[in-house]
Amino acid sequence: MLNDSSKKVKDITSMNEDFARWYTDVVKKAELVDYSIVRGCMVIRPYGYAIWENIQKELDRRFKELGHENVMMPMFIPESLLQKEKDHVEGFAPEVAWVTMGGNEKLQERLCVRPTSETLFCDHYKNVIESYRDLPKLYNQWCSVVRWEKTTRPFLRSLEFLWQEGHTMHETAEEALKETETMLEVYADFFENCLAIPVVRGRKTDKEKFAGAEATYTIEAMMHDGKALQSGTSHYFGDGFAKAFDITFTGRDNKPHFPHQTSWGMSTRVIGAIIMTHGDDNGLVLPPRIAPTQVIIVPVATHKEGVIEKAEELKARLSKDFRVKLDASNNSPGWKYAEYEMKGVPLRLEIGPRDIENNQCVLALRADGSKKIVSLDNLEAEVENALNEIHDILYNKALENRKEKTYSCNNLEEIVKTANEKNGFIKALWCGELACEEELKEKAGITSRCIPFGEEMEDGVCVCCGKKAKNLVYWGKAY
RNA sequence: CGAGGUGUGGCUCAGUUUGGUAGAGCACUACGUUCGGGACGUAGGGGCCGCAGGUUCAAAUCCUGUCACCUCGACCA
Repeated sequence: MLNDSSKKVKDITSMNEDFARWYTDVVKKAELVDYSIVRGCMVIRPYGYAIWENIQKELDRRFKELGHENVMMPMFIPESLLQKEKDHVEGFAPEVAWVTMGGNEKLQERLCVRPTSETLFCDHYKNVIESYRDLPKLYNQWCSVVRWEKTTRPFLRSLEFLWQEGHTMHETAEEALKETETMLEVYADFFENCLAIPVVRGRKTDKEKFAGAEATYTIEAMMHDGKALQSGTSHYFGDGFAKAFDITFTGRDNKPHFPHQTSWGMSTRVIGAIIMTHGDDNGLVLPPRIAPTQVIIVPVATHKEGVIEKAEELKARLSKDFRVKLDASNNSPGWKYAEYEMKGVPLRLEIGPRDIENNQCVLALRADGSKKIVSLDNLEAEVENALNEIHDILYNKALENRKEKTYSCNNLEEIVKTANEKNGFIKALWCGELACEEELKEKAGITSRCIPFGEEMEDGVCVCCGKKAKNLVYWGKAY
């Protein structure tokens, strides 16, 4: 096996030098987005959108397998509707965009451009839910939403972004809670098995939970620089919205009941997670299962007889099972190597006169820069294996990074020192009081990421106030 | 919202101090030669110097205003 992963792509700032700059360089150079004429909004270019389409395809399939149906709600919410649930409107009001004019006429009631659609779904559910026989309602919509953020970054935080939002109604609290957990696990599984990004599953503290929710579950991923990215959330609402919107159904006991509700969402932010988890100094590194192009075929010495033909033949063969592209342009092989590395294509197939003579080709893995020579006889199997290997390499690298940057702290002094010196997850016990969360934010600059599921908590005291601890919490700096 | 910075071909920038015919590299187009880690030659195309006023014989350059974007902070699912 050959290895020349040290080669550098020009024009990308090194990660260690300036991570934020590196991120912007990658996003631009890999042609994922263009800045738009509207402040804080982005043009998602074909290559970036193709990644989103693959993400959609994978998630949508999983949703539908669990019985969810896609719908489309309006993009406008009348002010009176938004205001029906108190916590909800308080959480979102500071960052909504308002439509006040229709043509030349001032509107009687201003309309907000949806920042999320709980209120619209509730208003609709009120009309279509009458009996327990109408439940559960398992709806999802793919759309864009608008949140008037002050600071924006491509994919991570923009004024308008694409996402999906699932909204479900259930007969019982248990059923709704189960749905909340199920969908969190769908997200977690998608991250780990499709995106090769390990996540911590857990529950948000009251301070960090969704406006109007009883409980918010989250998956938290760690980026290469040690910062956390909240990557998908699943909320349990109980019957709070149902009461506010007066949604009732006739139960099996022939009496009126309030249904129990959930919502869950994942956005184009996951593309930011992919970039910052797997990317390196040569640019983007895409996990094979969502890469728009999984295999790039680079013919060498295209002027020599038979090379292009052979490359075309391999493309036709592989296209049956994989997403394959052939670059037969006049650019030099070296240029092409660098180009597709920058764009994160997982696997490069080199084919030249020497290979053709020996009935072989070269496979180069973007994930670790390794190269291997394989026979053309069982190429399909070789490619399949290589793509799976790449997935595992990426997942394990990300997991290693997370392990390396996860710390444990037992007292205030320790946690402040760790947070000041390092980026990463800090595991520490917490008493459950808001005051301690706020103190840690102020003194250490960290927020609670989640109370993890499935991790044993030993008896101990709150890292901040020293009183008896209630929960183990992952803390960190977040995007 | 606070502090700092930047606006000149598609991109990165020089030119502004000291006003005097708008430049470079990359990218792009055509043709030819090349091809196992960002090839080369020849010939081309492309700019109301962010916008609006002002000073001047003359403004990318000086003055006033304004807009946009970037970085950091504050805010923030």
